[in-house]
Amino acid sequence: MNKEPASVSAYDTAYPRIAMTVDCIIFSFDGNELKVLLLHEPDRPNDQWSLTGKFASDEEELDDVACRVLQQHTGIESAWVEQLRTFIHPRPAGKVLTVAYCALINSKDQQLQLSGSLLQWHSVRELQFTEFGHKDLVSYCYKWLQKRIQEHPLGFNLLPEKFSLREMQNLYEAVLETRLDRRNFRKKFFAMDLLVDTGEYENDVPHRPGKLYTFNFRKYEECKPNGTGITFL
Amino acid sequence: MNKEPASVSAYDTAYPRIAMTVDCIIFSFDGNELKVLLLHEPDRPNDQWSLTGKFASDEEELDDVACRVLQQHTGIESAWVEQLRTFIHPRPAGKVLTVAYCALINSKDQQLQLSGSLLQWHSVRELQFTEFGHKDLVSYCYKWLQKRIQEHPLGFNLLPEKFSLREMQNLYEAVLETRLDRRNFRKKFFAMDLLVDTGEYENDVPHRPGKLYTFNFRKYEECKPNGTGITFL
DNA sequence: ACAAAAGTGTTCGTGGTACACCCATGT
DNA sequence: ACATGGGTGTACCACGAACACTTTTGT
Repeated sequence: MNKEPASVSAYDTAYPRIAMTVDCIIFSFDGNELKVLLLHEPDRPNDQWSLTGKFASDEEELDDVACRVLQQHTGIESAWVEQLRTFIHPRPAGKVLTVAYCALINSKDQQLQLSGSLLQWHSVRELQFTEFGHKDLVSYCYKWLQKRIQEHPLGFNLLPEKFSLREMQNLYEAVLETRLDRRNFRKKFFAMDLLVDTGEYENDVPHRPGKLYTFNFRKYEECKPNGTGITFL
Repeated sequence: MNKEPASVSAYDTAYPRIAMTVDCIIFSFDGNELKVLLLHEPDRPNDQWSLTGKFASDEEELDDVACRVLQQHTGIESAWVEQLRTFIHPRPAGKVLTVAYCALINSKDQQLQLSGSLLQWHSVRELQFTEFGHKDLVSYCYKWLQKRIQEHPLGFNLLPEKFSLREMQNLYEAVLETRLDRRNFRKKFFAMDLLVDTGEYENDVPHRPGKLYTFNFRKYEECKPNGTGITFL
């Protein structure tokens, strides 16, 4: 934070002013695959997909802008949202500073608000083989999420309020692109002691129904910080 | 990324333009304590310390701006620098978007360039008990560093090119504010197999000199990514 | 009856933690 | 000789990984 000019009027002109967008990389899980929400502008060429986002001023907190982007496109009022990274992005009309956010929602409880543009869920796996403008950013965010979801129980944000352990495991297997042992997975989650047994069971399943759990957000908030032993990757 | 106006001239006025700074939280280690570099403007009240930083345009990569901030204040041409977080910061002359960076340098090899303003190293421990403008940001960055340094061997960036294991352990103990077992610490670092024995020894020490090592940056770059097992904090 | 997934314990190996003695150097 | 930190190995414990059978429900 360097010297500032003496007067406000000088300030207006002394420093460059730039345009800024807040973009959201919105993930959801359909039971099989991790999906990311992309939009297609009607006046653009086909198969040109971009992220949801909006231009912003300095009058609003960045987190609030990100929530508003999410709200406008999905109708969701509150969700897990976290700032990812900021970078300068060349655009047709000039360079823009973009603050990227990652959002996790559960798509089942919500309806997309289409709002003129075409919104569509895309498989994250498939996007690896597609070229599009924000491919690198989505990949970056996906890797970040893979790491983050192993350090914090974020998976709950991608599931309905009540979920079975099978759904949870499918989610982790999809996000981490691996297979996990069912017994060890259960053991781990029960040991965390953040699951609340609702007493209810799945229905609509063509086999023995599993128990439904909810996530104890309050308890999680209380017992976050630890971390003593040095452990490199 | 929403619709853009049809013409570039419309673009100039259609979206708000804001001022941006890139600020660096610069850490070093003096052998005992973790320090952070703060500057004091001559025309400000006493004991008003702020971070190093500069206003920036959209013409330069953010990482490059951060490096230039570092270079201007410390004379260091290349160092470990990582983007931390972006936020909107109220200033006397209006709101400013600030992109915060964390930098790690070893102060022994370098001389500070004082450049008119007063630059001074401050103990991170002591700052916990001081009120100043960027206190929260420094605390945030410090916590972030504590976590980051346990996942990646970043400590090397705070030490001279050749260092003893004692120096390294002092560093980790200072950053993590804890005591570590010497034998286990050595075992861990040797197991990583990223230390290169230089064959040289400390001098200037009033006791048996320790071996000096260098860090194998190349090997580290090659073997970064792993991470399979789910492990919450 | 059959298919499909739910639910449940034990063993083994790895890796972290705790701990004490002799060695090399400078004063 | 003495003080100071350098250098080394072993035993215990916790946690993650591997692994198979019985139970419940729907068709």
